[in-house]
Amino acid sequence: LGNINLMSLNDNKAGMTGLDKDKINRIIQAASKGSKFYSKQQENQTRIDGQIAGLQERMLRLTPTQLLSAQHEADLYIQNLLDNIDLTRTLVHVDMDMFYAAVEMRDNPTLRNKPMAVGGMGMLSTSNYAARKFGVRAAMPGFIGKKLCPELVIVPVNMQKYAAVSQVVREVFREYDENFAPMSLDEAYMDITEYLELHGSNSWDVVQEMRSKIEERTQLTASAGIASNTFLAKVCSDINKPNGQYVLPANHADILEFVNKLPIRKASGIGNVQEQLLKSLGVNTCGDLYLKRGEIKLLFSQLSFENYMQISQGIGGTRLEPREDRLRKSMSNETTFKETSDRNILIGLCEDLSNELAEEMKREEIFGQAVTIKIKSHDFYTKTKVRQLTAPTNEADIIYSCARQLLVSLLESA
DNA sequence: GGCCGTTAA
DNA sequence: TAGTTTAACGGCC
Repeated sequence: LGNINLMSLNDNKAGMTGLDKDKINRIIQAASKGSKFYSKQQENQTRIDGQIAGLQERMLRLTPTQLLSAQHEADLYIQNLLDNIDLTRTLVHVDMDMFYAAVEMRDNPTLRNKPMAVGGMGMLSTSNYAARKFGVRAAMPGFIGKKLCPELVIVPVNMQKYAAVSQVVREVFREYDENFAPMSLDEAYMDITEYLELHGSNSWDVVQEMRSKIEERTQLTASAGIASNTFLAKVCSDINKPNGQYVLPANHADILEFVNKLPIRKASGIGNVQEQLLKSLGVNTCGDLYLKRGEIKLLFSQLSFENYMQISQGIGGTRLEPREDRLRKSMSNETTFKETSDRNILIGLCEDLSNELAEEMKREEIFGQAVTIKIKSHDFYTKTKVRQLTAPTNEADIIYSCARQLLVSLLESA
């Protein structure tokens, strides 16, 4: 049972349906088998299997009385959600299509009809649709991509270029919502409620126009989702990718119908592990979250319960946080290097990272109250150690001396 | 408060 | 040969 989910293609991405998953997974397995990374993944999966077993055991012990009472509590919680539902806002999620790859294809026409990806042999950031047909996708090592598709062209990342394009795209976003919320270089939420009131137009046409503007100014396409909250808008932006849009009407009947058949993994925040845990309880769609509300109430934390119930009702955020409220809480800097046990090399790297970090902090005029060091060993085990500073700082030597001590103590404890 | 794990892009 | 980087947050002890 344990290895079913191990090292297989995650096809939860546009352009990845109808693939020969078995063949792709065999290639991924063959390329992974016996590696340290694979062993670590196996260990992780074993831990998850343990969690699942524990969950099953606890589920079997639930009495009908407990379940009935938990269902009642869940119903009260959901009723309260529905009483306070806000369907008055129009949220848009816009996502550039295969962003980095699209920029590279735009600038180098010889790439346009070839399977290509942006990244390196170590890791791919994104791939075009021709490559996705082979199972090559973001977050896959380049050498595995090459095994899946030997003719794959891998273009190195050019972050400055993507950042510049992103500026242009964000200017378009700003025209529709001054307070738009960027999630990354290629993706943002907008609340166009006020824009629609002001211009007396409908959301479909406005978003169509927004996407046209993006294409005119960048020669790149974007996809968009329109819905009454951010959770739904995000799911919708994926539906007609690439170069498409989808609108989910702002009424609870349509929303429920939409969400009832939506696979849980499509909900932002539910990843591999939560998907496995929920599936072991028989929860495959967001609608199932409601059917199993009693079990969920009894088996998960209050916070998870509330999150799942909101998802089951298609409820999500309706207000974007103003920029000034989105304060950064940490800043970090890490690098992967050739394996070594030479302390001097490690300490040297620690110093470089400390210096770079301090530089970035000064650029942003921010101060840190604690220093955390993280080290990953050759077998992919990660350890972290943190220490509070006596006073906030962005001085390289203070950060470095603290980081060095933490590093040494980590190395000694290992 | 410290550390680990999960998620996302 | 090769399996990232950065940020945020929840759970647990």
